[in-house]
Amino acid sequence: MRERYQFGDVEARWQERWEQARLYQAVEDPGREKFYCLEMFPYPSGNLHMGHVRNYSIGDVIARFKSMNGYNVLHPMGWDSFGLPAENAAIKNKIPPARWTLDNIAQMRGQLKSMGISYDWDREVASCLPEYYRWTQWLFLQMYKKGLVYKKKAAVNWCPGCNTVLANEQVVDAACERCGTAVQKKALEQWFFKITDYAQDLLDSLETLTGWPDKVKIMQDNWIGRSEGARIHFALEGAEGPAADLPVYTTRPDTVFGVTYMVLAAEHPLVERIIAGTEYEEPVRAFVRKVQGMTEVERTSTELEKEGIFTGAYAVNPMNGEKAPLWVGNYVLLEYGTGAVMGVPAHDQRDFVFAKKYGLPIRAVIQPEGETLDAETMTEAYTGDGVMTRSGAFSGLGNREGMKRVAAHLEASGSGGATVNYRLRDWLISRQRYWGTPIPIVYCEECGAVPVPEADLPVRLPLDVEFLPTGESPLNRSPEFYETVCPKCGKPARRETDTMDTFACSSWYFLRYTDAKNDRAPYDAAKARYWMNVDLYIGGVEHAILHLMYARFFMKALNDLGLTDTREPFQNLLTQGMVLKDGTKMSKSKGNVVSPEEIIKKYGADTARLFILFAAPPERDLEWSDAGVEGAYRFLNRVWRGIYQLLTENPDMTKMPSGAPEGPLSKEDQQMRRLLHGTVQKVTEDIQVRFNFNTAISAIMELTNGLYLYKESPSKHWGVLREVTDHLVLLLSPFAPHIADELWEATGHEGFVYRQAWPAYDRRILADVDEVEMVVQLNGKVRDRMKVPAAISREDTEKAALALEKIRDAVGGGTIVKIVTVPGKLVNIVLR
RNA sequence: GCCGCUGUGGCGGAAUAGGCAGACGCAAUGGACUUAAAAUCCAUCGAGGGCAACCUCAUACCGGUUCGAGUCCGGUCAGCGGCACCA
Repeated sequence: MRERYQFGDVEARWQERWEQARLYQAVEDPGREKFYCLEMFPYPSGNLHMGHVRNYSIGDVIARFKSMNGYNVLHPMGWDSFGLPAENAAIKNKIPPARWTLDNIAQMRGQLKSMGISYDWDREVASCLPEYYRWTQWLFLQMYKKGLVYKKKAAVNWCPGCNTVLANEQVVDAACERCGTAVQKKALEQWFFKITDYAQDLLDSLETLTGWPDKVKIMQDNWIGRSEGARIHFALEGAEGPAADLPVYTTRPDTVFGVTYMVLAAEHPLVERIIAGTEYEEPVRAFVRKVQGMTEVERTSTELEKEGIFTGAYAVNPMNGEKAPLWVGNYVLLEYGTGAVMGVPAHDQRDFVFAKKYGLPIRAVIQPEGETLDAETMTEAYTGDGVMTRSGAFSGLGNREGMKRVAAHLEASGSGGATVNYRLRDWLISRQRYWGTPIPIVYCEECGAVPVPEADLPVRLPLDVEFLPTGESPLNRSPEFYETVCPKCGKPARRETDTMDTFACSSWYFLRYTDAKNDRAPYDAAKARYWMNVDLYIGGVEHAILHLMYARFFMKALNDLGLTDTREPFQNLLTQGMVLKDGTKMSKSKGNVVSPEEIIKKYGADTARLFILFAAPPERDLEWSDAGVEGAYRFLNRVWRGIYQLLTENPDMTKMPSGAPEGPLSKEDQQMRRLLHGTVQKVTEDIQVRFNFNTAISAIMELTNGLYLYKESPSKHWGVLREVTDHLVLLLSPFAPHIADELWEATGHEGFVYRQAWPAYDRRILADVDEVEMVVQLNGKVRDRMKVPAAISREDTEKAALALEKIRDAVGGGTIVKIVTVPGKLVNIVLR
């Protein structure tokens, strides 16, 4: 063993040995309990950043800890390697996306290997390779057959920056989440996954995800946006049959007698029909154009003044037969509910504002207790509970009860009924981009959209394509790609040139890892059954909605297809915080990026990992500190030096039996062993129960400090020292695996630390205390401390406390009201 | 607007079931070793008062419950995150 810790040599040597021994290769073994530890696979941008280092360090602690605790661990890594940056790089640098991506993967794989994470590299996947995306296409086809994929013309989010449509989830503040360009609405034919079929399921099973942070579940809950209400079919005056049907959705069916007007969304298909050939035609069209001319931001802003225009038509209220004027308004969304709302100014603030502006009548039909609303004097809508009035047979009912009765009445009369509505929209998956999984569909003049037969998969992306700066997908200009024949009738046909949203690729990769090399199926059912579910999934909270909900949807759909055994992919979820520098996220533009590569070069991977795990608990944001890294480095050196000094002092130490000697132990021996076993307990629980790696590491630091003290003690015992150093190395190994293996070998052991059993602690040693220090309080304030025998009775404790000089003085002539004693901890004397 | 989270030394953070506030680390200061430096080791390190033993105050703020509150309850303020003209 060298005197100084030379991390460079140590880390390189052990990484090589691990690889040669195939130490981290996972093999199915039904006789052993498995543990599937997964970190979100990265996009291969070219360089690892500190967020990655944090993510994978956290995962590696768990994977190593579980392995040492006897689990058969699966810990894979791969690449989410389709996506726009590859195309942008191709346009900018004239490098084909495939080469750019594969070069980046090679580079990042090297960086990742220098971190010494316990990955089974045999299971590596890259979603951009045909061996992988073939199965993404296959799954698409299974879902297509099941009716979970469909195409429709819809007003979709179009990003002019990326030249593609976006999913709802990818629009943030009416801008593209990727490039920040303001999103436009365009009516286009697009492919959708029918995630709304699973809205209730996705919502209900959130409750079963007990290992997920509440925060994430609440965000998904909000996103799904379930609301209960009623559908009410108004009738268009002067129309017959289905043409007269004007359904609205409302959460307040109890206010239906307060309807004084109706509003349609600007894009509502009814608008054109009712104005055609009337005097309203021109002004209404002008209004609609004005609304459509606004950007998404303007249109959806709550600041936008509510405006509308009368269409000349009327709708009949099915509850009372009243006529209500039909308007078009800028505050009604086509995509939510039915795209039409009933206007109840007295009990909805938006309607109130609208009615005031256009002089529409206001009719109060819910009266709050002890008050009487008067339409003339109201200054805002009353949205609370109350008693129904002017509501025909329903007058006098409490409005909560009224909601149910009105819904029941609508149901009975065939003009509506109770219904549930969701904000969740179907998942738009087609992208007008090149670097993605081709959608396996062929368009035939005769047969329409025909799925590509499974035997013809994969539909390969052509690699010899040319990129134009317009950003237009080269697939549209590649006849050798799109020219094909119809699988059904054999006539010439055209391939779909849209590709899939990359979130489709990442919605099932965790299944592929269970059988990554399978070329006959996406995965073997038995293997997936053995490894699934993912026991712990670790990644950034920014995926709380998008990726995590899509993956849940896939799992449920695949389960309904008979392809999986469970309906949820991730048993436990750990959302890690960001890595900050100077209080903000590291970014090139701010110039505050710390490169993992440089840190590893300067201090080694163990130091980088240790610092990042020590600086904050995983869920919290972490402030990068160069001085803190130095501290972590010093600590590893301190461990090294301590063990080196012991081995120098007594080279035979490596042959000593570990543990306490026979016979009575010195006070120092006992203290050392209690500290050791207490540390084992704390570190074990911190990792296993709480994921508090920072406190686990601080406990190991305290143990090291204790070791330094003990090794200077004249009565030190080499068996105890051996026990301490062995356990210290094992406890440290999930955090700093290279130095741990080196020290393990140096202290005379064979085999990898990874294969050792996690140290156990002995409760008897922890309990073997003959004297404890107790706090003595007066009225809850600490006044003194005392040492008492551990086995002391309550009475004797109180006697001892009262006998203390300070306490005697303080009690003086006062009256003791009572004494509260917590055995082994404190005595509180209550005086008055 | 709705929903949620977080406020503790100079800094990162600890206090795991209501029981010693500030573990561990960083920074800082003083000292030892050294010709010197680095490394290492020792000591001090929330604020105020006192020669001292010690005392008072202190976990964003105000109040409550309790023998005892960083922790529980009610309110206020600040910061962060999600959703948002969702009928």
